[in-house]
Amino acid sequence: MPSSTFFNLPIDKQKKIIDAAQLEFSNHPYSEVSINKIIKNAEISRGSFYVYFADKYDLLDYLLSQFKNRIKNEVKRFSQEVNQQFKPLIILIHQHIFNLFKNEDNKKFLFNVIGYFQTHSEEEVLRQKDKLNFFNDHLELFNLIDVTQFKFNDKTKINKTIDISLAILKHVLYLTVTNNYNYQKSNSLLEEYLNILQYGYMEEQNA
Amino acid sequence: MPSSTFFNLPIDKQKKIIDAAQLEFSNHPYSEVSINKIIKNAEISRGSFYVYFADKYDLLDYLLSQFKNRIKNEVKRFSQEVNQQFKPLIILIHQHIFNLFKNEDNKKFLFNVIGYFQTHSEEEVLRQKDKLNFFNDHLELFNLIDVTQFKFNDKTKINKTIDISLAILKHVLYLTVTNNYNYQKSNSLLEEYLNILQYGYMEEQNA
DNA sequence: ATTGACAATTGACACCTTGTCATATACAAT
DNA sequence: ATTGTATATGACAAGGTGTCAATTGTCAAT
Repeated sequence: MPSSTFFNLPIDKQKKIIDAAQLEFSNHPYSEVSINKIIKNAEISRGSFYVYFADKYDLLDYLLSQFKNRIKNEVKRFSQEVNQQFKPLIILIHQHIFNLFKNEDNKKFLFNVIGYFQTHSEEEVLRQKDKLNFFNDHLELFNLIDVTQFKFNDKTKINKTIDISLAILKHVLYLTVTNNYNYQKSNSLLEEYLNILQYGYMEEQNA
Repeated sequence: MPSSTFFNLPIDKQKKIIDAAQLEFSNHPYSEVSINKIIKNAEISRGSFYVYFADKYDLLDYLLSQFKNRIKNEVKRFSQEVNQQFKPLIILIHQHIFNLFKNEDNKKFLFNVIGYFQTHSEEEVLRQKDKLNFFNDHLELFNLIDVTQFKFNDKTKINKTIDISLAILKHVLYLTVTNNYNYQKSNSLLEEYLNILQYGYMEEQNA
């Protein structure tokens, strides 16, 4: 979390810093993001930066939290659009994220959201817990869907189904990015995955 | 890939370097891994390091590839143990990885394998493509399972089912690590997820 | 207007990084 | 012994981070 000093800053100045940070994070992997470059672009001093943010990680955390909130609000709208239907909601979320990819700046930044393997110590993982749970904990889809469409009405089971769907979404986004799929390809891939989840891969035993 | 110079080194010296690297990667996030510490522990000069490896990333890549090969071979054994049955194989892989977690050194290092969100530029993602696909491309489970247990016999559909299962496995491992679950908890979680995937979340329409 | 108290800003500083390269060394083959 | 080739070295340039004593800005109270 940025310090209160940061939030006391005039909005223009805040924005200038965030823009500079977003630019830098868009063009460099985390380990190569240079605070020097950011403060140069934002025209603030080294000392000020460290009053506003604890470190580079704190800054990234803030950027991501802004992004999360934006998506979360949009997902609320979507759930109404599709009458709380589960699969269509996931597909709409996918479409929305895909559209964000069209903006070059977002595209680069969005690699955060897709996420992939990286080396970290245990402390680092725990520190990042909040960030990691982005898809799973922060979207809170359970309250946005009609639960009667599931064949079980156990809340934990429904939540697990949501977890799997979001894991699938993440996987599809990852494939899309690395193979540069277009929307049609990406979407049909997602639907194929979701179809398998919907009816399972094995015949139910009616003994 | 390390240079041929590295592979020409006496095995003892290679091992000393790899051990020092593994230690460092186990105790620090990628961005904080210090080559200085590694060469100090391995008792080689700065110059030598850069003859052996292109950079820090090249080193990590090599460490991971070794790890991958180890798991891959073990998975082959497992598939025989469980008569090529799909779900039991996934559960056995999970058990195996969980056991690796008991070794403190492996535990820390294994965070690579679980993977999570991190900021990277597009170039970086492409560079890491090989590393990223670890679970999905490198285990090549299709050839290790009995395909008659699926209700469809379309190869791409079976492969997608495998993808989903591995995404679930990854998710469970992530939850296990961040919440410090014991094996029983972790395993039952995995089975619950896999059960949903097995029979789906919706009743099949027999119109 | 001036004061005083507190908030915000600054940049030099100490201490760390990485990747390079000219030089030194080892050692095998002639 | 000499030559050639592979390997090893560490000082160096260039750049990074986080800190802190000193400075400047702001604004309410006098």
